[in-house]
Amino acid sequence: MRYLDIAEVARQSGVPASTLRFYEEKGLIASTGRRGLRRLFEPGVLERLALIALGRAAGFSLDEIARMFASEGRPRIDRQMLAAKAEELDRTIRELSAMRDGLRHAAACPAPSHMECPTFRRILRAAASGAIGGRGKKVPPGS
Amino acid sequence: MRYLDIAEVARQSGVPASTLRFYEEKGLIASTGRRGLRRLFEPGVLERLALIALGRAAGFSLDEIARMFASEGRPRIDRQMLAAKAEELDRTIRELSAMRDGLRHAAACPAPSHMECPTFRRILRAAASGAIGGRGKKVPPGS
DNA sequence: GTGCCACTTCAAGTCGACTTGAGGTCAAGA
DNA sequence: TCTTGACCTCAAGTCGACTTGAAGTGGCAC
Repeated sequence: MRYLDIAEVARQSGVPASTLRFYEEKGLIASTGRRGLRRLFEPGVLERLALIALGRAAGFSLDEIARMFASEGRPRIDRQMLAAKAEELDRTIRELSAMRDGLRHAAACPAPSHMECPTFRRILRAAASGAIGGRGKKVPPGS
Repeated sequence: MRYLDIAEVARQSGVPASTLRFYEEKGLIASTGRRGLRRLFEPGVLERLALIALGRAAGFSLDEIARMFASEGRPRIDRQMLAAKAEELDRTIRELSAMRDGLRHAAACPAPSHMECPTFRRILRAAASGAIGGRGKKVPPGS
């Protein structure tokens, strides 16, 4: 069984068939040929999909990922880009840590109202001043 | 100057007027009255906006935030909800930290191709198995 | 040979958080 | 008084990453 059909790829990768078609349309993956109408994929597409999942998890957009794959066959991943993304993640992590600590405090704070808690007011000021960036929403569960 | 007009609120909070109207429509903030057509806001709206910014930064959706404000005037912030969100953040932080370390390694890795680097392949497997959740996109800069 | 149904295409819809645009109103300064 | 332009409303558009739906096709088990 050299080639995989879309259902098999979906099964092995956990990526829905609709998404696989979408990815192909976007140039993120390629089907090798067709059996009739049906796409056939080489097993290597699974590694490609893992790479895409990794990129997404690291915060890259599909377009950025497509650009990494762009030049040639082997993913040309720019080390500088990786380092930059690591930096960005690090900043995010620091913000989130502060937020987590603030939330923990607020959850445990004995002040009758949060508004009377100095710690809460401090985080509040940080949020108001934009010191803390938003994070957008998570990818829906199961994706 | 007891009341603030929308431009003043925008200036002091950094939140665009269009967003303030949007928030009012969603019930997140309220204008006290009108001078002609124009909304007038009490200064307290600024604290409200800070609270909203905080909630957003912590990862709450506008609807969730609205629900916290819902019951009465004083924000009724459920301590359990805060603790839960803190937990969630903590999970995210751990994932992001792993990802950051992985990216750092990949950026510095001497292997000719990332595919030949065991560390890279390990993260890749983690991403493929869905052990690492996506993060959605950041709120656009300046928001 | 034939029927089923997994696959196909293409367009449109979804979700959240806003922004933008068209067309209208009106408070205030000249 | 007149003009200006900041404000108003309401509908529609945007963005990214997909999903959904309708209508069609054809591989394969029987």
